[in-house]
Amino acid sequence: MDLEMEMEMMGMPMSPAMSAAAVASEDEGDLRRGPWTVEEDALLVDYIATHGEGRWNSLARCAGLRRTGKSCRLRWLNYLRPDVRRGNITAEEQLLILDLHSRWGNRWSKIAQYLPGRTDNEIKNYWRTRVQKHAKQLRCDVNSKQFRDVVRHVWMPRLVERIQAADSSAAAESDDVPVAPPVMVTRSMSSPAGAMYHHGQRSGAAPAAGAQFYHRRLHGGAGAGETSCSEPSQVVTMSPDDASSALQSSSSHLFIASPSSAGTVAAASGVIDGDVLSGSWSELLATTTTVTGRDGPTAGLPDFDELGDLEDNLWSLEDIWLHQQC
DNA sequence: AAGAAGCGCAACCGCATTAAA
DNA sequence: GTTTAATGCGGTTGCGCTTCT
Repeated sequence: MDLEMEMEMMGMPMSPAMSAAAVASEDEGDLRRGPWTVEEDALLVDYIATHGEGRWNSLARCAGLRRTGKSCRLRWLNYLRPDVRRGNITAEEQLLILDLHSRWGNRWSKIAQYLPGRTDNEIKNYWRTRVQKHAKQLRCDVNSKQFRDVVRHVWMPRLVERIQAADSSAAAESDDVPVAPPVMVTRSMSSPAGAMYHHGQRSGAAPAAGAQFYHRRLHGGAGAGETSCSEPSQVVTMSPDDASSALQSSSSHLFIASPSSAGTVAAASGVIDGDVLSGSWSELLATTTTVTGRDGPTAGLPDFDELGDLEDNLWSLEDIWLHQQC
């Protein structure tokens, strides 16, 4: 049956844009492929706004789209969804991705659940383009122990330093209200509802509404207070007062009371503009800053044997925070 | 200025799982 | 219990843009 007739019979008159898209698609065969047009996006958004998502195959037909249901779903989830966040992956997000990937491997959709607004596709692309690029630069396999060590003992600590430095400089810029140095808090989570995000005094790094949203989840969201060693960490930067109250609500926090001394990092945005990694993996590991083991601060690499079962749980944010704590 | 190479991202493909008939 | 369709997920590809030579 003709699409236009079918839609009219269903009580859904076609808009001019819909008709144009339908006509254009007819010239190209039964199903369109490739990049989506503005008209197709509008059709999909309008239809979902009216009828909701789901039942993608029938949705594609009824919306007047000559696309497969899978294609419509993908377009909506990865691009058109209103809460999708695009653009730079923040340092906090990078840290969380590295942490979660060490636990779950290429479980992109699961990892994405802990980064609200980020899609599994975006995280997957980030991993393939950025992380694997670093592995290539270091001339080692992304799954090798050498690279995992670099990530754990160099990359992640440097991200932590950048986050802390960004918070420090942001706090210094705010001269209206005296602000105590931020502290870093990690908390084990048992559900995506407790997803990590940064909350602090700095501005511009994330949408304000988003920060408030995550803050709500931190203090009162589902899963708060539940602990599990296999669950990812929550990284939050907050004032000592907030951290204190948060600590009272849960016993599963790890604190770093003093910001990192790595004050040379000027960027206050939390977004990593340049590489934190350069040189060979052995050079990087050799330049690792002082770390703290059970016997106190030591220069160079930590005692890997003290870090638990590296095969089952390569490393975690808790480890990083603990080793940053000097 | 032009071509090559590299990079980032959107989209597709194939398989596995789940739900419905 | 079986079959079929729909959905979800991870891997891969292709295109456009930028940078390099």
